[in-house]
Amino acid sequence: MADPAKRDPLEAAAAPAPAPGGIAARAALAARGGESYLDDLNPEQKEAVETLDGPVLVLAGAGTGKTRVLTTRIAHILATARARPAEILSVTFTNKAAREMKQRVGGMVGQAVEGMPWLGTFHAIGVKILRRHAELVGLKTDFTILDTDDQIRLLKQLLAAEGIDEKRWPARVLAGLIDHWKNRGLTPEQVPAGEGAVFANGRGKKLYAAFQERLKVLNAADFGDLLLECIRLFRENPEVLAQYQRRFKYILVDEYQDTNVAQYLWLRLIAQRPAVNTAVTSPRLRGEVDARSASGEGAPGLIETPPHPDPLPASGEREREALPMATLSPPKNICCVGDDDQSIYGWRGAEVDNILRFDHDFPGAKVIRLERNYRSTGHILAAASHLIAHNEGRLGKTLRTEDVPGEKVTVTGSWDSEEEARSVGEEIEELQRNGHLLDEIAILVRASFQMREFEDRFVTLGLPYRVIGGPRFYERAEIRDALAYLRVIHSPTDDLAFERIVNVPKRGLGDATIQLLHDHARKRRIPLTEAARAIAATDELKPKPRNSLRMVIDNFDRWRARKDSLPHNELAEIVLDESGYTEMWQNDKSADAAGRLENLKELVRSMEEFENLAGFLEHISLVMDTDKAEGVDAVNVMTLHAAKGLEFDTVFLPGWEEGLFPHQRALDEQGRAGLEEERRLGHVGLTRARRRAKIYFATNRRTHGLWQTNIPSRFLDELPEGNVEVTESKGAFGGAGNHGASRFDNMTAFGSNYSTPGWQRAQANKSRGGFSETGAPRYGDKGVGDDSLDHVDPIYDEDAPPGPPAGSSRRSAKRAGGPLTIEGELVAKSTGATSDFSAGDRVFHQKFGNGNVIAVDGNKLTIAFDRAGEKRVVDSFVERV
DNA sequence: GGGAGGTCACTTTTT
DNA sequence: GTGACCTCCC
Repeated sequence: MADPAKRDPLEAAAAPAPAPGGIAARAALAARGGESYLDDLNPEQKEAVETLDGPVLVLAGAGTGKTRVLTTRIAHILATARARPAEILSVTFTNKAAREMKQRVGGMVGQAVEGMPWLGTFHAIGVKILRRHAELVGLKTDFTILDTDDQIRLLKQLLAAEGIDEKRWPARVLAGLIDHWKNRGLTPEQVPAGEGAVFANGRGKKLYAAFQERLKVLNAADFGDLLLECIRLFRENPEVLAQYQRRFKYILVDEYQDTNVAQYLWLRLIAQRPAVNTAVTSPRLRGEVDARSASGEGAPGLIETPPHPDPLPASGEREREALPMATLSPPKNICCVGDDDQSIYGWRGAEVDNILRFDHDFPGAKVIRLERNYRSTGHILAAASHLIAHNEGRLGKTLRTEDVPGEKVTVTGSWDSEEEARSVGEEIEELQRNGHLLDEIAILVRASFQMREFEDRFVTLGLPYRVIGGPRFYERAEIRDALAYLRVIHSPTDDLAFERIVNVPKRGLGDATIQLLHDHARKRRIPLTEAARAIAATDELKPKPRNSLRMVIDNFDRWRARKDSLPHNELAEIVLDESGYTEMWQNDKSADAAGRLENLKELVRSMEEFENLAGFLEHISLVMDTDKAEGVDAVNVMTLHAAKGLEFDTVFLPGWEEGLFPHQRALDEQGRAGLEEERRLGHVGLTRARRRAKIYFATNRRTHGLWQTNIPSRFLDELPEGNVEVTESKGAFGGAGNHGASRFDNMTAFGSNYSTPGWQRAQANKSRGGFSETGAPRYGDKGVGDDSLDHVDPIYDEDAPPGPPAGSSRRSAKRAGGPLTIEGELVAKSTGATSDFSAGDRVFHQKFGNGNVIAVDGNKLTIAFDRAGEKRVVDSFVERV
């Protein structure tokens, strides 16, 4: 895309936008057919769109049309010709949000917009700015962006160089610390001494400094740097900053409650009016900056101490921090949209405080509340509002709806997590029978390990589902390897990439050889590829590794020579072939090898969409997600975090137990703040639902391989009585309901077994009071004193707590035939039962359609379905074609 | 240098 | 229970 910014670096001379409200503007408006896009807005939304001057904070509750306001606001700015697309800075957190906004603005304004060059994620915009002024922060324009993987590998090297035991002080912990500091806008010098000392006996700070130095040598930046270095750039080069301050006439920020300190500082710098309308720095600004750095810890010229690294800094400090904004100039046209009640990323550095004190930072800010909810029915909204009302630190909004009351929110207790999954499965099947789309159903869990139980259940039922989130495409090892090859071709100085693949596939270049290369490279201050070239020309290596190395170098030379004459996707194909990488996976006999090859193909395919290799690499380092085309109607399974911004007709919320939700760790580590964030998470979960919200809790759950008894979540007691209905678990067999299949179904054939470890553990727990202290009998807890203990199903769960016997999932195992043993594990894993299918078979599945068996594990098959992707399915559910 | 077995941890996750 | 990662031994 053409970068308009490049055309007019000091765009002050660009054609002025027509005066607001002037004749030209009105004419432009009339030409576009009036302000019809404003017609469908409610008064608050309209106000949020039309209040264009000065700072505006839009507090947009869940489902109140937040994205709509943002996009309409942009459309309005453009339609009234107050600014051109390139003069609007619009930041989001995720690529998805950016894409969506771009699309919607495009849809509204049509061809009039030649794209919005400054609409994107904080990081994408950060890189764009940084690349233009890279040399001012010690980088070159083509610096590489390191992902977490590279970052950790680099830190490992540093730790090794420092002689620090990586076992005791893991690189990933250090990576976490550094990330955290960067999120707070702290350069190494600014890290408070005490904090810098926590790692490796006081060496944390020093390691951070060393890491930054190393990054510069490698001409690389990690994600945090994309913002931090940008801030440094602005601080140290006021004329550069002024250029952007002048450029952006309007600033819009999405999800403001999720901004961290670094993002806040970045925004605040850009949102100030340029000190003077020339490239010369205003003495006033200078003075201000110097005074501030002198008052902080940093030396002049360094980034100032961030205003609020602590959750709740003293109010005096806050006001001091708010001063520059007020004293320097009237605040700019910045519009932040967010919802303090949906702030759920505190753990990764988000500062709810940013939104809570918006009007301190931007004096004279107009605060507009969007409280009319267009999504959920009355009961759901009431439940969500009532829950969140228990939080103290909030700005306060009262959501209202004009929708019908609808169904009450249900709360269902189940004996264990398996019954929970069974129960949810049954409800879903019932909804499906009544014509409910599976796409419109979501299961929102607190922690990803909860997903497994549901997946297992759905596989058994043959219920299509998709997991949202999870390991992403570009994070897979094979994709990273392939990218590393391309990175080395693109920039021969990319040491980390080179190191990653120099011995992948195995070429006999082990640690010893790599170490030699490293030493050589460090001594001469040259990149690894060059060191390799030099070493290969000497006899320092034994013939075998030397030849291998020679071969690698020759390969890269050859590929690089063809780089410009060949379409980059063809080049990629050649590289993967000639390097032996494809072959490596072809020879790999593990079950997922085929999938990896498929992923590589997909990677090559996706390259087509980019103009060149550089463009592609830039894209993937920033956009780590792929939009998987959906298409099959399927239940959505994801974490509560991943659900933010989405909505579904029916939402299942399992696992509302103390310890899991609210999560124990959140409570331990963050105390009250942690509890409030968990509660916001609950609020987010409930407000995802349009028509039905169904909460579950299980008395027993297996965590870390051990069964644990939990009490229902305190959040259940915080729901309003009148909007909630307590129901009986549909997945239960026996108990008060006693519906459906008999609990004795599976009994007689196998008898009970009192000698299994699970039984004995249960007894032990019982006598210790473990299982019996389950609390909240009103939710249908069947209790342990129940005679059903006698009927413990010994087949599946040697470790299961005593409880109602198995449901249909167990029967399906029985159907599989083969030697059933009483060792639960055997049946669960089905290692004993052998399937008469084998890899390569073409099969048909009722729900998933046709596919090929890739692997067989007992009676469970891994099948690559033509349309539904890879699934694990019990063999009795498929037939040969 | 590479496979096999032992040890460790384990909430959430974007860029 | 499980997977990732590291170490040990061939």
